[in-house]
Amino acid sequence: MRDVAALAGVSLKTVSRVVNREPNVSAPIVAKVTRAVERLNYRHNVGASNLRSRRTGVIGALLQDVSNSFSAGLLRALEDVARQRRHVVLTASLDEEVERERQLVGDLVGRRVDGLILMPATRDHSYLAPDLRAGLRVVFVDREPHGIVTDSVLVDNVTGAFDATRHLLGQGHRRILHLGDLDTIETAHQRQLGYEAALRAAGMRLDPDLVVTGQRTSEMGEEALLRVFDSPSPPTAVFASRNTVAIGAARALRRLGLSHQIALVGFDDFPLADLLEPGLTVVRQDVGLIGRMAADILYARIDGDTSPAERHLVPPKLVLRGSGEIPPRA
Amino acid sequence: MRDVAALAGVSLKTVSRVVNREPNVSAPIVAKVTRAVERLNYRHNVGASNLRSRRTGVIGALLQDVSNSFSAGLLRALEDVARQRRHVVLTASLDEEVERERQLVGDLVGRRVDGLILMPATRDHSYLAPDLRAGLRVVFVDREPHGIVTDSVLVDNVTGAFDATRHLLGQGHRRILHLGDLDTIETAHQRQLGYEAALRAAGMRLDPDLVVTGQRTSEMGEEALLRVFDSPSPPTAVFASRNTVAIGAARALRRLGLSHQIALVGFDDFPLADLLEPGLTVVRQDVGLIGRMAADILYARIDGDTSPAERHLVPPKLVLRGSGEIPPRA
DNA sequence: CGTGGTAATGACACCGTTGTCTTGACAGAT
DNA sequence: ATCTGTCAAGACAACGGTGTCATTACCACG
Repeated sequence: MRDVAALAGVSLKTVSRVVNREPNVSAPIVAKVTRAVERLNYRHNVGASNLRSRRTGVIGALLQDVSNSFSAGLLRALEDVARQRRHVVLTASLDEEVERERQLVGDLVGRRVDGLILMPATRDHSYLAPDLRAGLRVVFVDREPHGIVTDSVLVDNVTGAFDATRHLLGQGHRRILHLGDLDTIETAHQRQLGYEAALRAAGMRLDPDLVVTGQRTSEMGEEALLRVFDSPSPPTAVFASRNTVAIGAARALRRLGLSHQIALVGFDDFPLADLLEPGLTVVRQDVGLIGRMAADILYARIDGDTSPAERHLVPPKLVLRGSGEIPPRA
Repeated sequence: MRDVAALAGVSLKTVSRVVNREPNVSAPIVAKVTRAVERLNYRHNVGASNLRSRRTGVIGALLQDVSNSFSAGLLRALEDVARQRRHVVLTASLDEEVERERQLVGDLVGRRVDGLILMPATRDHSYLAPDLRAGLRVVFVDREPHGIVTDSVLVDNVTGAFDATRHLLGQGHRRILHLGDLDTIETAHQRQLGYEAALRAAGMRLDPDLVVTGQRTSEMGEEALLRVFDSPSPPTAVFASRNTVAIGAARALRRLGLSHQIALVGFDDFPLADLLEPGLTVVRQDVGLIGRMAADILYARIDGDTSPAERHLVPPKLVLRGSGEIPPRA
């Protein structure tokens, strides 16, 4: 910048003004500086600028796994909102690891991100309190904040699971397998609750043999289903509480040749779910909407909105495609 | 930091040493400083640190669309390599937009990323030359650099498309539709070349009616296929040169009730391709490997490797799942 | 006991910008 | 002709750290 100033014959501050497109610089000087910038291939040092001006134009996004369509879709929505402000997104995957969350939050705070979108792996977020007091803006996504008060955008998991289960019950199913994720994961727990509530509402009792939790990957889901079906009285329907697990379940049913005999409903839509045979009935969460809401709320805070933190619930939607409409076997 | 130093009764520099875990600080002082850091909720300002030390611990990744499984998988692989160094990844989606590439590259360079992974939207990259001379490290992914010399990790698209087409020819197909992406996109062009080469190798001539380019989304692919099949002598096989387009093609065949009559091979694997009915035969590119290679090369450069830039070709692999093994109708 | 080497700490300038304040010039009002 | 206000430009001191070098203390060695 010093060189640019020298070449253009102006002061440092004037170059700064031109680079930042500030008003009140005469046209000939703007031209001279611009020319000097180009001649010297000057690249404005955003980091130094941030140091002085106290904002970075970066938002952080800590998601579970950017290669999963849910996180990836969310990230994309965040990015689109950020881009309108010429902001940029710093992402990382947490993989449900508690330590990694702590470390990455620390890293991003150290980098002075203007705001943070967090899909937490932990269930106690009080460690964020000092940073919140210091002005950090955080919006939780998909999972509730615990031990602190901050904005959140959540899917109504209980209702979604309730609807899915009720839908299966409505077809006459009485033995419905629930393939759940780790019960320590809040959303998984809520889906479990929704499943149970639907059974109760239908006057049924929970059969513990029909609940298998701790399923994370499609491989695990596949094996779990195969195990359960290797029994004298297998279920007639399956509710898989996660996209990867639903995929595993579909794969298992396929291997068993039961795709058209056993009903299957998944939580969380994904590309191609409609192309399976039969099409996979799912509870869909609108990722694009969730991401946009979270980003909008974050930017409202950055812009100075100091209203009380809110909990925004996005309703999920049951999408019927065939697999969930298979009646129980006679 | 000043406060921490005061509370611990040491100099600024000593706090800096402790925070950065530098050697040659006595244990009691480390303890004192650490305690002061915690008492004051001190957060090290990474930006200020970068300013002096001239590296940021950030790598940039400009991909086409982080919500597409290809870009998302790549991003995830990059992130995993970066994390081992406690580095962080700044991402953005280019959506094949030339202007956005320019702008985002400028932004990331301004932010002084330590290195850049670029899946370019443009076909002339000479605009990067000044930055390269100034020390910027860039590794191209999926598409070749033009007008500059730098490392790249590419998929052998010509061979992949050649193999796919030859596979279909081997089943006896003679009328093979090629649904291609925008021909201006390098990879799409190469796949077109591979398709043509396979036809030539089989002693056949290219039928221009059987080549439809410019297909980007699954919707476009679906419609294009429907149009082509609405003719007196439709093709007996389809080669879709992109994952989204293959999905659209599969959807269209499904609508036409031809899923089991018309052969289909896609380029680019994606989750669930095996679960379609029939399973989708694809040319698979190993995204994880590509991402890891690109990141490893980038870090080798960052670590001072000054050997000549290399062009790394990753061979794609034909994965047979059924849809590509359907013989032509009698 | 003097010498040289190493470990632990601190002083200070500098990294590349921008916020704040000052100055000078000029236009319009009186 | 004087006063006031606005615009253009610059001087200077931060922003929050770290690289470099200097200093001191201590130890081993011949």
